Amino acid sequence: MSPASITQATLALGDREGAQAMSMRRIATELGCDPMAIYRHFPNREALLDAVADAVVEEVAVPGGDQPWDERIRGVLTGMRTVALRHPGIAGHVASRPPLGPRGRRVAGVLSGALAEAGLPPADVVRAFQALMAYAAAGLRMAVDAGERDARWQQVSGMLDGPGDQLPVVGSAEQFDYGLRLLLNGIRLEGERAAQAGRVQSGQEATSS
Amino acid sequence: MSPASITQATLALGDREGAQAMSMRRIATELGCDPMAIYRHFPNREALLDAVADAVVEEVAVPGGDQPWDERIRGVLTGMRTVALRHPGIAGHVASRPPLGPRGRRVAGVLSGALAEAGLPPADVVRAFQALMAYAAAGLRMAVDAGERDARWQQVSGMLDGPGDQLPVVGSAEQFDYGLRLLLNGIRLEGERAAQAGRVQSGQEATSS
DNA sequence: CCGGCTTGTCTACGGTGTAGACATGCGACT
DNA sequence: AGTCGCATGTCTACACCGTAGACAAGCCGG
Repeated sequence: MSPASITQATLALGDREGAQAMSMRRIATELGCDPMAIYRHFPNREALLDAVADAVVEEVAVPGGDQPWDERIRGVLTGMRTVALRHPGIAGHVASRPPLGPRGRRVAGVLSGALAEAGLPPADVVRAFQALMAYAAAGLRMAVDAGERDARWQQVSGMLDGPGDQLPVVGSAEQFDYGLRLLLNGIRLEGERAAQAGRVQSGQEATSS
Repeated sequence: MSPASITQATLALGDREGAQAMSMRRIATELGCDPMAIYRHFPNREALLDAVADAVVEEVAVPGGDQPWDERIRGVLTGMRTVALRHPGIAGHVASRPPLGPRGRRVAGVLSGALAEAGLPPADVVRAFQALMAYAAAGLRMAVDAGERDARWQQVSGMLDGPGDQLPVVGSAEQFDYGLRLLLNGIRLEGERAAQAGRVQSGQEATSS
């Protein structure tokens, strides 16, 4: 009866019976112990769910540093998405939590490195990082809620004027990739602009307006 | 005792005492009636919260059609953000719900029109629309959780290599605007690309690769 | 041997959403 | 005018929830 085993059992339970099954009482019956026993290893339910989310993030395969920066970003984000969707019961929690577990900061490192390589100044690295995480979390949440709420998003999509009725499923990977491409294009442009400004400042060339 | 009055009371309660105060029992005491009376006007709690979210969205001021498309998008999204943050107790619910109330589809219309004007083909309009909504929702959620969870995001931000320690507050408007700029730049680029492709297809000019 | 500390157990409290039976009043139809 | 139906509000009850606090069993160093 260790933190790890509790985390594991919670993850299994969530995978099997959905997010809302991960209550202290249900987890305890899954473990075959008293609900209060869990509080000897975790201060509260939130902490336990943090640990479960981090355990899921651990499965993410981080792309190697040989790939270009945009591919690295795409890789790690779709990796997070894939892994999270492998555990639909937990994905909502993964999405709603900052990646600050020991495993989470691995992906944070990859993202921040790639953004720096894209040419963003350090302050913008943090901003873009948060924007990417926000988008990934929201996309994940959309995909998770798809089952229950997708009908409603379909409703609002069909409401837009175009023919886009049944074309794009809401939380789909295709949808996610499209938004990610928008962000990456925006980041690339921002990076090039910063590089140009740097060049101007250092006097190599000067292009007006 | 109408749906409207219940919605109003719920909103007031949420504004005054936070999101988690909006339980059926608390709402009932706010109204001075029995909890079960509410179920005569709403099928369940979720439906009531939908109505509250829509009531909030109603306050959004949609920008006029005279502005350029990117300004319109920026306007309606920051409008949603501003209005939602005016009701911090409800903002989380607004963020987590598709805008399909009667008021919500107003903003959906503005967004879809602006995206079409940006040059996106209809299928991409729906995709970009969802990407924008996802980002807005995530940004909103970050801002809402700021109080409770901001310390943790600060933690992960300070963990990135740069000097970006206390520079950008997490759910801040500045942070939100930055990510929105990334998306808008991406959309602009996509629109120009589509326009160029259209021109090529119609035979006006042909630029290879 | 014994005191303390870790770990698990038990009970209990105050909360939750809502199903189902009951009361009440108003409007329409015979 | 009488009566029926229906909409609305009330009450009780159920099955949960997270967790505070007191208690028991075992291990371990002094």
